[in-house]
Amino acid sequence: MPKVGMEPLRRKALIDATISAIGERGSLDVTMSEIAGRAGVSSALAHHYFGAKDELLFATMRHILAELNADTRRAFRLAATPRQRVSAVVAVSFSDGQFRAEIIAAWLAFYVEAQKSSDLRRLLRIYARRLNSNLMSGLTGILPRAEADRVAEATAALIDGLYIRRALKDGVPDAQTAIALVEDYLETKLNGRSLP
Amino acid sequence: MPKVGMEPLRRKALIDATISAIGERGSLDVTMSEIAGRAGVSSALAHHYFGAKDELLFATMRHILAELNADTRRAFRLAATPRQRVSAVVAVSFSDGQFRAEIIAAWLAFYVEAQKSSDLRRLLRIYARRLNSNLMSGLTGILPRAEADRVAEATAALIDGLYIRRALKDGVPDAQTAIALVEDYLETKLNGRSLP
DNA sequence: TTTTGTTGATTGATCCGTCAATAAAAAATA
DNA sequence: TATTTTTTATTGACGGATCAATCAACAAAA
Repeated sequence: MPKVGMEPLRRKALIDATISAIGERGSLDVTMSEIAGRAGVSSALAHHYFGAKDELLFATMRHILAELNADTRRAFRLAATPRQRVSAVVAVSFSDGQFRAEIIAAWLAFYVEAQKSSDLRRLLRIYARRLNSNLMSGLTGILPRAEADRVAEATAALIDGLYIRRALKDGVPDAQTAIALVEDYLETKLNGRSLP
Repeated sequence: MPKVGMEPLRRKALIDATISAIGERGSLDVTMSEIAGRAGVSSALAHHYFGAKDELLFATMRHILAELNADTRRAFRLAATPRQRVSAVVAVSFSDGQFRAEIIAAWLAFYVEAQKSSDLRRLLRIYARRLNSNLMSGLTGILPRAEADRVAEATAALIDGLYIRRALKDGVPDAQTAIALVEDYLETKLNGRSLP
């Protein structure tokens, strides 16, 4: 029962299905049939819209990155001071939309896949650069350039590290604790220097 | 030309080959043939000594963990003060033996695989606990319990994060810079409290 | 009747794990 | 010592399973 205008709906459904499949399996070793099944279509249709599996995976990562970026932009609109911009980046990283098992598993899996695929590697570098630039957009208003650079680097590493450790989900930090950890670091580094 | 006493040599060669194969491919998607070929034997022999592929991978991760542990013990012997113990953990994490492309790729890949395999997950948790305990063995001599806990958590996350970011090898920190970053963090947190 | 949506069936490739066969060293036996 | 037997080391070839990707065919809207 084909209705016209299905394409965007199917693409969305397939990308969502990919994220949830990756989340459940914990890796990119998910079959096209598995993904298609979750989206309620045949694997042939997934190939029809996305071509090869790589392209579906790539589109999925791009989608995750786009969501993260959208969330960050939104949070920036409420940030009045440089200090608040920094906190906004941290808050978004550990927000309900981002710091979820599915998304964390996807990040991790895509990091690994990026070793093979140069396209994916390029995409993840965009993320790394963007995270850095978002942090710097606040930090440069508080610290001298060189110090801001180091703090941005460390903050980014902290965020990534907390993501990874969350993936092993032992007694590892929940979002609240993670935010507190990063903020504590920032507080000691920015102490007394925040602008009003 | 079979000579007796090959088993330990072959096991070692196969594990080394596994590490280098993972390092090159950047993931655990390496075939038994590929690994065996690098070790100079047939894939049948790899199966003969390790049974299934999982077991070879597991043995490989265990080997990496064991080396890390041995390096740490060695470094601890030279650490006289609690503060030096903490620095020793950091130094080992970014030492030439550990902070190599191969090993980093393996860590990353095994983190992902741990989502599927509960055996592997258990192994990585041992690492997480051991890292924590190694850090705490120094920190508890400097900070009150609760604070030491937080600093240990953050330091561990920093280390893991720097590993991941290294995997993307952009302009990302080399060992020296990484150590400086972590030590800088520790310095600000332990400032003035280090025991002689 | 052309375009859009959809799928079942199939192909081809990859790869794990097994097995029978071979060969040399070591141990047991004569 | 000479021989047979057992153990250890090793591989080529094969079975069987899994999957990505393709294609021909069908159905409904435009």
